[in-house]
Amino acid sequence: MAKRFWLMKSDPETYGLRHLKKEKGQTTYWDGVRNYQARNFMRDDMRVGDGVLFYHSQQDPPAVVATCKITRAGYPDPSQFDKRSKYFDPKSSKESPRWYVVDLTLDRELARPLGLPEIKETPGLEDMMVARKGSRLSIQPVTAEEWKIVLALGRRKRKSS
DNA sequence: GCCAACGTTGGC
DNA sequence: GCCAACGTTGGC
Repeated sequence: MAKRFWLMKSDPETYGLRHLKKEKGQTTYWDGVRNYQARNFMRDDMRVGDGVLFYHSQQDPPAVVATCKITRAGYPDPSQFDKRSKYFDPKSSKESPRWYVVDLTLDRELARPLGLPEIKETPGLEDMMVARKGSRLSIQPVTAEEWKIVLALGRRKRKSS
């Protein structure tokens, strides 16, 4: 299957690039997703080697800050079974887990954050889901074309005027 | 901090 | 199965 591309959102105060950089092997599992559409992407569609745009929400401006790679495909989210976790789900069971995670490894930090306003005004990126009003989905598919444009923009510092 | 968008829950 | 109430996300 062809390599796919994704965008994954996180509030940098809760879990941001600075956290990911400190992880062993700069790898983490993406726990806590409790939305079925996002769950389905992780469980059914994401494959090892897929590219991920790491996006910081809840900051000004929100921005893509790094690229990552999927290093393990979907498996049950351990936090759903942990009574002490805020992600504990009493309705889930090990026999039929409700929530899934993938493993994510940092690929490279962008030379500069690519902010949401710039995404919205860049030709070729205006149809990205993240650019649309009211788009709350925390995992979104990205096209190969969009991926290329984002990387080209994030690869170098913005020209100063 | 506000609030629009939108997903989920639960009574009927 | 409808839909009002409610809770959360996330840009601004």
